[in-house]
Amino acid sequence: MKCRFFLLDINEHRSEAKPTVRLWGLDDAGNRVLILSSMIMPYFYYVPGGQQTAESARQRIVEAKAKFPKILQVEVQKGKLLGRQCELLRVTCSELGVLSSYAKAIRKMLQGSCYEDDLRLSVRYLIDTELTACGWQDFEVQPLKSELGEQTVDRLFVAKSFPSRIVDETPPKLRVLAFSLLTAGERGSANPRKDPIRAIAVAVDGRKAEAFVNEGEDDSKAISEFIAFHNRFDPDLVVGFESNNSAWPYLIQRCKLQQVKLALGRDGSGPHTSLFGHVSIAGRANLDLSDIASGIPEIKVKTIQNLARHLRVPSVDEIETIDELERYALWDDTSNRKRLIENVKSSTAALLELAEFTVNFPMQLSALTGLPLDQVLAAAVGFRVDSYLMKQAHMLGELIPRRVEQPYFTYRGAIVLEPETGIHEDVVVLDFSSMYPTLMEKYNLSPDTLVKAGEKVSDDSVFTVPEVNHRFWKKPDGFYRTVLRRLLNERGRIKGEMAEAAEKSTLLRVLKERERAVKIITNACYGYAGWAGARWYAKEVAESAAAIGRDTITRTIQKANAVGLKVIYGDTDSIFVKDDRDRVDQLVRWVDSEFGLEIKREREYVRVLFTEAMKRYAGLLRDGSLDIVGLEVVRGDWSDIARQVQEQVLVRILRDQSSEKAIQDVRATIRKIKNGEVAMSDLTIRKTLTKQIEDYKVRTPHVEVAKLLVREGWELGVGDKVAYVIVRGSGKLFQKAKPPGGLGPRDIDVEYYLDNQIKPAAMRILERFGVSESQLAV
DNA sequence: GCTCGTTGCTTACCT
DNA sequence: ACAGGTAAGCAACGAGCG
Repeated sequence: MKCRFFLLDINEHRSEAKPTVRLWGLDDAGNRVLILSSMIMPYFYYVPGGQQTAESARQRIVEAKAKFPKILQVEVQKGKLLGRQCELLRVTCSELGVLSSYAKAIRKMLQGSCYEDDLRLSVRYLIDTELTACGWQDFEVQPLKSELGEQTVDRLFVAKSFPSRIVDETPPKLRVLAFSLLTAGERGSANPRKDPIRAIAVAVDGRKAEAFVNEGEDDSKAISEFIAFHNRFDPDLVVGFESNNSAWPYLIQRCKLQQVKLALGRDGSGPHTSLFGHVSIAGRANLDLSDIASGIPEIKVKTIQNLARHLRVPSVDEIETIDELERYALWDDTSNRKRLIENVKSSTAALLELAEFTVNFPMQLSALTGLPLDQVLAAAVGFRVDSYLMKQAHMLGELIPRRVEQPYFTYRGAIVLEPETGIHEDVVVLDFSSMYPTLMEKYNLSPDTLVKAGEKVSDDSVFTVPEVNHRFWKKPDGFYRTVLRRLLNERGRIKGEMAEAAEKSTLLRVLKERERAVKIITNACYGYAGWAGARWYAKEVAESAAAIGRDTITRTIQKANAVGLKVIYGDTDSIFVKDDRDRVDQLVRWVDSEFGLEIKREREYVRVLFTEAMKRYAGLLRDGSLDIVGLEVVRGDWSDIARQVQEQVLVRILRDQSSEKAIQDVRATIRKIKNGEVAMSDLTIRKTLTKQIEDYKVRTPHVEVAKLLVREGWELGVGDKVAYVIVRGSGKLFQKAKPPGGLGPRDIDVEYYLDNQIKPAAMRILERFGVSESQLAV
């Protein structure tokens, strides 16, 4: 029989007779389905080295079969290794575990090299069958009587065919469960070894959020209630915030201690830490929405509230932010417990709402890259590209190289122009569309088309990159060219479909996220090529793209000047010119005919201000809004009060064109600070720990405060933001930095905030208008 | 032992 | 743990001074 199937999760199982892939998902009737497939056996490739032929290598392996009892088959095949045709052996084994050891042994015995022995069976299956994660496909299946015991699916099948893809982008209705833990430790961070879970909040569609509360020392009842609720609801998606590094490890540890079986998987297994440091639950997708927030640079402090605010999910606005440092005190005071519990319930309800808003993007990214939903959100950009390229390589008959430790080389990057400082009216930004991927595609920049240095080739068969002199074959199409062409076409295709789709339709929402996913992968290919961790690392490719980019922008600037356009600034793939429609049009046409590239009018500034620095400017757009780039306003490591004051100044300067009003505003703020009328939250400065505390060579405010917090029992690690204020006193700045908790505006160092926050932020702008610092005195 | 200019560590931004 | 280019603050260092 046939099963139309949407894939949610995939894993492999070793205990069964044959290596088996488990495909978890839904059918088109909304049943939860598990399909077992043993149709692909583990295998790897061997490419003979030296004089050896594939056939002679095959014989030697077969002769040595005593050493390789788990080999099922050795076949001679043709394949491609970085574009070069070669003969190779496909070595199929009966067990997963032997792949790398056999590959190693064969390499030792015969020289040559092995490929794809590093792929897990689930990855193997996804790649070979072109299965779409988070997408629909048809399977020929046979029903199976349940032999799995605890699994909780509605339908259990054995696959009788490979999947055949259905073009349907709309996901099925999924059951989503949001959860959060409430924990509190008497001193510092809650410690799962001694501090019980105080409450577990859950939220699912169609009911009010609830919490399983534990007021004593034994949280096993609350945990069991949570497990029962979870399994009764049987979610497809489990969402949390910071759950991968906080809630899940805590819960797992508590369960170990309390000897509660945390059987949340659809096969009865517990959550476990997986590939990208995320937590995986068999048969479901566990999503940590803080990963969504991390992908949005405008959100400086990654919280549920800030994510909601950014996405304009209004109901979340009323949720109180409770500082972790105050939590125990609130819990300890029983009159406040209810407030805490209500708080965690409402944030959990908010999480559920946010999941609705945000899940389409990771789903599309999953469908595109082939990484299962839970992995794709946790995986860094480089691994997403890696996964996408692996799928593409297989379709093109290319062997997939292994990730190797290799020396890393930097190279010269893009050009940034010194801006014409001051105010300019009527400025338009001209951007090259997808410059780097377009150049890579156009000039066939790819590891497999790179001509070895010193190799003699005819000049017209290759393209020679200006300045760096790398050469690339004009023919045939390289791997990156093929892949980028597909991506660029796909994006065009989606845009076409979007134009057809009904406004506010589900389809349009899905297409929008699909387009975003394609764009992200496309634009990451350049950086990926220059990343030493990439399977298809080729410094020359990235270096060449950058060099051609420099050449292109430089010549465009020359042409702009030649046609009488005044160039005010430029960075990498953009130039800012004083607007002149006809001349801009002329330049656009020239870029098209000279380079075959598209340059487009993008932002139009009524008025734009450049400070003396590159990458820092602010402009007034036609709709009256400000576009602020690089300045303190958009930096997360300045106090809010300094950012606010600078934004006010920019509004006064750009919109009202009045430095006098700006001065008045700054003075008003200075007065407020002096009077202690500015809230601590506006004075707080935050910086990220980018390494282990012990590894710092210099004493800085945020590291000193981090050390202090660690001494108090707080757990702080890489990636955490440290909040501090500067208090009155003597000595170095790092000696005056303190955690804001328990301090008031009277404790702060007013001089510091005026001299090192307010005035520099304001003067950065005002000094361009002849205002001196003394004019800010009150 | 102090001041002052320089160097280098550090973070966060831009494209 | 996609790239390089850039600004900016502050600690650390070392030279020069007395």
